[in-house]
Amino acid sequence: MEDNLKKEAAPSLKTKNQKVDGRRAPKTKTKILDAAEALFSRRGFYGVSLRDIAAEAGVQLALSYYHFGSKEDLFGRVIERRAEENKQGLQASLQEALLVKGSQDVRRIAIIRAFIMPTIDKSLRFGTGWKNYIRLLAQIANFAQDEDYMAIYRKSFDQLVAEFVQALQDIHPEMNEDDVHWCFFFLQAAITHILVESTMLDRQSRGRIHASDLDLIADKMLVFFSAGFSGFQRK
Amino acid sequence: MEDNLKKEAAPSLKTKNQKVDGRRAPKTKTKILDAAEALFSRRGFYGVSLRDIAAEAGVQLALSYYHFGSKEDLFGRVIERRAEENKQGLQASLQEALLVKGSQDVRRIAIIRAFIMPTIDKSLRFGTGWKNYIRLLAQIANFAQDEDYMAIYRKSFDQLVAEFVQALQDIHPEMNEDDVHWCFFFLQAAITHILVESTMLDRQSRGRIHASDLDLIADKMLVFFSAGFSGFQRK
DNA sequence: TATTTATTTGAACGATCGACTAAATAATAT
DNA sequence: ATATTATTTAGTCGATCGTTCAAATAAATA
Repeated sequence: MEDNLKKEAAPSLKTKNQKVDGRRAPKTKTKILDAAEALFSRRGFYGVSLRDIAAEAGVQLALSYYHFGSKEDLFGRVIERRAEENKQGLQASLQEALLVKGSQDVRRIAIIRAFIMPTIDKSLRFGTGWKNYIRLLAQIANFAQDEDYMAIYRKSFDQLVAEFVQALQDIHPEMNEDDVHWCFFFLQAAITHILVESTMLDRQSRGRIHASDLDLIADKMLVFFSAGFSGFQRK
Repeated sequence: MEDNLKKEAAPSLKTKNQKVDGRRAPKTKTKILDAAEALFSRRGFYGVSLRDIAAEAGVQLALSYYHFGSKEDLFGRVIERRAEENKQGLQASLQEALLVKGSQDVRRIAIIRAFIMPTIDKSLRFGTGWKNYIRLLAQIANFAQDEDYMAIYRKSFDQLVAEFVQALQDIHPEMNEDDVHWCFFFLQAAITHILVESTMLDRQSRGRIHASDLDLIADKMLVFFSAGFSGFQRK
């Protein structure tokens, strides 16, 4: 389906798998990861068999074991694959937002935007692979609180959240520190939920609103969640 | 674990299972439903086997088949069991909120409270059964968008949402109708996510905030989401 | 080229899954 | 009491699960 992020962290001068027209056929590892990502994001860890994944990827069952080991290992690798790029994208976005000058409102909106836009962008504009990945992250946020690879991922993500919370705290010295946490928590909850369940709004508004238009979602979220923060200001 | 909602919709004058001390041992059906509810809410449909459920319930495996048929049927029954009471609780709560007089702010907060409090109450104060049920609902909101019993549940729930949206619309005639939908959507997303992931905030705030205190969550949510609505007012 | 290494194939393994049944037992009705 | 129905028991069925391996093939190295 999709293809490489970094042309594979591998032995430096391979000419393996080179096609004459310059297009390189997806490697087996990538095919398996893409298939696993797509299926796990829709049906969860237990709802997908390695045979499903192999079939979706169009490869032999045993190749999953050869390249990744156990099913849990494969799941972990799916998470890992895009984790660093995702995190760095959010951090870069935050740094950019910190440069914004203006009123408290303007700077707050910049930071909120910096938090939600990279995720929405990836889900909307970086291809099906990223779309599946974002949905997978959102879905497993609810699940698997005990798994160890999730513990690693969460630790890294929690640190990222701390940076955003700190940025908001800096803008709002008048706000109770706990309240900043609450506000960001609500923002996180909403964005997480929205990315897995974008059809809900379509249905509930009887088709008048199309939540698949994530750009519109972003606009509305900025208005709503920025205003939400201001609910705590006058305290 | 838990026990009956309605003393069982059954043949009217049974003395079956009556204990001398007046306490009635949980019936097999209830034990299976409770166990299924608890396990499904934690690990999802595919992550739980009928043998897990039977073991957790302390009954024979075949009893699940005898009382409920297939695994999917059992899952549907778990959803069904508390659905009507849950819905009616929310509707009653809304009716009560509609009686509140006062400013636009006061009435808006009353309706938002009417939406979140019954769910929080059940999760917090109605015992582990309800707590598991609420988490199950929140979890499968992300999942199983195609399953047929979910279609039924969703249709019923969507109608409930429509009633709340209408109530908010009535209070806010100056607001764009779509924007009311957006606001409520964000509220829904947050409450759904919060109910499955109440440990997140604990971790991210490094223990200073205890999200298990759902009453405090409710307070903060009212402030935040009511203010969120007001972000759209001046349009 | 010959040799070594990397990958793929095809098939199995034991375990566990959901589903089902016949017989035993308990509860209720006559 | 007897007959009838409801429930429970203990086990089996074929299918599918994750995992593994020896052999075949492709690729890289010498």
